[in-house]
Amino acid sequence: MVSPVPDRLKRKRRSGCPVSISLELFGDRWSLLIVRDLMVRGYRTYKEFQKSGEGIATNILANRLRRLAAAGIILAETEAGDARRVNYRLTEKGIDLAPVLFEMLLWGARYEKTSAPCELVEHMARNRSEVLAEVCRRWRERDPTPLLPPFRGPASGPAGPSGQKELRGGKRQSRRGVTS
Amino acid sequence: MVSPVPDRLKRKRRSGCPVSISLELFGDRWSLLIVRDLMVRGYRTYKEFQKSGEGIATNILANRLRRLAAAGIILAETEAGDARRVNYRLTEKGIDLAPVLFEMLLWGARYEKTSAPCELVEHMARNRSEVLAEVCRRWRERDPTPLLPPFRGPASGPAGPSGQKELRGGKRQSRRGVTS
DNA sequence: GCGATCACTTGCATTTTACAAGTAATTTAG
DNA sequence: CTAAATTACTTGTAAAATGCAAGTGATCGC
Repeated sequence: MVSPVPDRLKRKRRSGCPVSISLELFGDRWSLLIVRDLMVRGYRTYKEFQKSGEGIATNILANRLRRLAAAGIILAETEAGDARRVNYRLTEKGIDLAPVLFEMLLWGARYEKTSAPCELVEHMARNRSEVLAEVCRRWRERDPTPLLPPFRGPASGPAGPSGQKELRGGKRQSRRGVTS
Repeated sequence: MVSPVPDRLKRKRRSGCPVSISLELFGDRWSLLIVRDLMVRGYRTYKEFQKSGEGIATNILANRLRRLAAAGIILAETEAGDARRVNYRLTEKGIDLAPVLFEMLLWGARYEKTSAPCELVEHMARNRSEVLAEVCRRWRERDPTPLLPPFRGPASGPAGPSGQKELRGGKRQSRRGVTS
């Protein structure tokens, strides 16, 4: 379990702008990746976040988990039956970041070379509300089935070769996932 | 005008995930504030960004403008008629960050104390596509009328006193703004 | 010319991040 | 029971990013 939050993490706000305040809470290169892992990959534990692909340093991970918990975006609880394990999960405030993540995914896939298959991205773009509803359902029902796999394969995108025919990364989507 | 982009700004990607790639481009506490200023406040110049309210340091501002330009999110051009002034504007790639900013605004206003009037936020939430269309129109027609004022007043929000009756900050919205 | 304006750059102290290693509290294997 | 393994971190230290104050150089208005 994480230690109590030091006061220095509660800095004075720069302004009253909602965008600015949001950025103070998760405006860095790591926080939203943890939220992503919780939201669409079904990750729950420290070790899973560490092995998530982007290579976050272990002290930074601990720091970000603390900050996200302090912001009320995630919760940490010791697993019943194994006191070594801490299970993290999103709060309602956390799951409500889904639209932000969703738009970032669409933007990145549209303008940068990524490993996300074009068809998948296009399907998500066409079915925005259904995808967001499914993300929310999984959270509500604590369904840990990954909605999206880790995108590890070779990058593709607007300037690259045309979209891949298969998902990479070894994980399959559930029947109730974005391909439904 | 900004200097050419050093190679060290083009780091190797952490992963192929679109969210991760997006975060590498604008995942910090300042970049999206500049985009916000360009998008909804009609700011164009270095000095306007500096006086934007959050107090960005001048070297950081220069660095972020360089990075955003390198990422193809903004353009810099010397003003015709006054060679001192540099006018920045969003590219199409940049204006397409509008949904990301929009969702961050809604989330921040919903869960944190901000200076954004509740009625305004609720109106924006109810008229998502119209607001985004208006943002896009202003960009396309190079209409510099601010869509939203700087939110400088005392914070209000879900846990605070009920919404303000008037906009603060001295700037008024245009007739074609979000109040239409 | 001359002061003012604008868009930066530079130097330096502080903070944050990255990387490697270590530690404490369990749980599991034998 | 003890020993090894697992999990979730912390610690130390170097590198990088940030924040702050001051300075620079190219215009521009007069």
